Amino acid sequence: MADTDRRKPGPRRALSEDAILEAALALLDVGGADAASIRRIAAAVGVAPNAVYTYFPDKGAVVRALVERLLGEVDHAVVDPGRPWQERIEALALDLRRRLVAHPGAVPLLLSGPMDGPAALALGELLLDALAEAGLDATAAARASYTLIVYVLGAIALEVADVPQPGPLAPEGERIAARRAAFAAVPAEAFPRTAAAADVMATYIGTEQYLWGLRRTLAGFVTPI
Amino acid sequence: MADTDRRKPGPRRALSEDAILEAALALLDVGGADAASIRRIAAAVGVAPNAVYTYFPDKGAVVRALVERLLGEVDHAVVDPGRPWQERIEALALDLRRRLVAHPGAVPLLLSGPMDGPAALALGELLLDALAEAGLDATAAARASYTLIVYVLGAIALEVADVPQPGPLAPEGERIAARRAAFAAVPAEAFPRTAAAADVMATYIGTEQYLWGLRRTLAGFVTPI
DNA sequence: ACCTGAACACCGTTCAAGT
DNA sequence: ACCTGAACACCGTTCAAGT
Repeated sequence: MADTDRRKPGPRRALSEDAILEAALALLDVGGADAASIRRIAAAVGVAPNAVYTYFPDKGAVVRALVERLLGEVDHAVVDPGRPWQERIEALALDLRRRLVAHPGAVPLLLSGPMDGPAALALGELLLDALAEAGLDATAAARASYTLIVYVLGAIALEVADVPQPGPLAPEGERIAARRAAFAAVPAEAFPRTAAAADVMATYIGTEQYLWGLRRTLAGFVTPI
Repeated sequence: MADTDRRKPGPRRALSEDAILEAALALLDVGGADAASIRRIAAAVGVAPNAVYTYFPDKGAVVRALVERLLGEVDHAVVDPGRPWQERIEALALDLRRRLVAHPGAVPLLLSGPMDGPAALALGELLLDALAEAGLDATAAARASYTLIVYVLGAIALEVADVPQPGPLAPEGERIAARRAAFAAVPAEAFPRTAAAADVMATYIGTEQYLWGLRRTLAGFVTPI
């Protein structure tokens, strides 16, 4: 009757790069890394599967754009120029972890290709700034910044990989409790040190461990070797 | 005629867990992470797709067994008890990197689930041994060992992810040269420090950077903080 | 116990066609 | 320029059946 509703009801039919990426992220969030198929994205956005190819040349391009968007969301304002360099890096690392862990299904995609987009470069600049202030020369600052990127992304990837089922991550405390239960089964005869440290190992995927490793890594950058 | 050749010619028809894992690894090596499909594994081993389910309940189980096998191949003998703890950890980290980078298609599978098999635990014990010798108490040794696992796996994952096309990795020098060419395009106005450090960044995926980060991380473990 | 044929519900991508 | 229908060559997994 009213000619304002064009076709079928359901998801808004504003097909665009943004709508596609939003739909992809929503699918990732509920179904995990494999849930963001071209066909499901198209269905979510109310369009035939091949319509997606009007905006992206292939699935890889969708993934790359999504990764770029996630990295671009990191709040550069958490880096307060007035604070010491360690605190700035810590704030950045915590913000990145918080944002990525909120989309566990997207994390494997981050590690699936080179991170060479503008958002990644911008984060790299922030790190290089902080490390220059720490007194590192240009070469050491570059090596240190990559060491940090490796640590941060590695920790986030392992944290997410620890949870088998898709969907939002349970609170940290619950995940640690589940790990503690699992580590109770480690045979102490074969792995004595592991069995003895089981309670600490249960906390590997938590914030305390994340900061412990980060701070030790930062300390290593400014220690005579 | 001769009744020694039972059926068709082609791949030996010794179906078994081992044959399946070997076929999967071979497929991974030539076609990348997505190439090890159940159907292709079955074809390579000369069997109907669903025959694989006699040995593994699902594809995830195949992947887990393959990961366990790869981690189990790490040569514990590279850890010479007579050498200082840093050297032992370095040897282990280099051996693991060498073995995993030889199968780039398998690396994404490593990060796709928890590493809680016996081979992973055995490597963890080696780390805990070395870190205890470094003077760390049980808790610090555990935190440090996980920091190392994160660093090593993160570095290997990013190194492999840097190469888009499947198949064996080109020699390190070639990959670095390709990165150098790519970094030449970074706009110096927007990313001044990145552009200035482009030559170092080209070497991020190399052995020198791997050892730099590893040694700094180790140094951070024994620095007063 | 071990394997097969056939089927189911999926994939990504291409091509010709329609507006 | 943007979207669709139909098709192609794939997936993982299940089920009933055969030996």
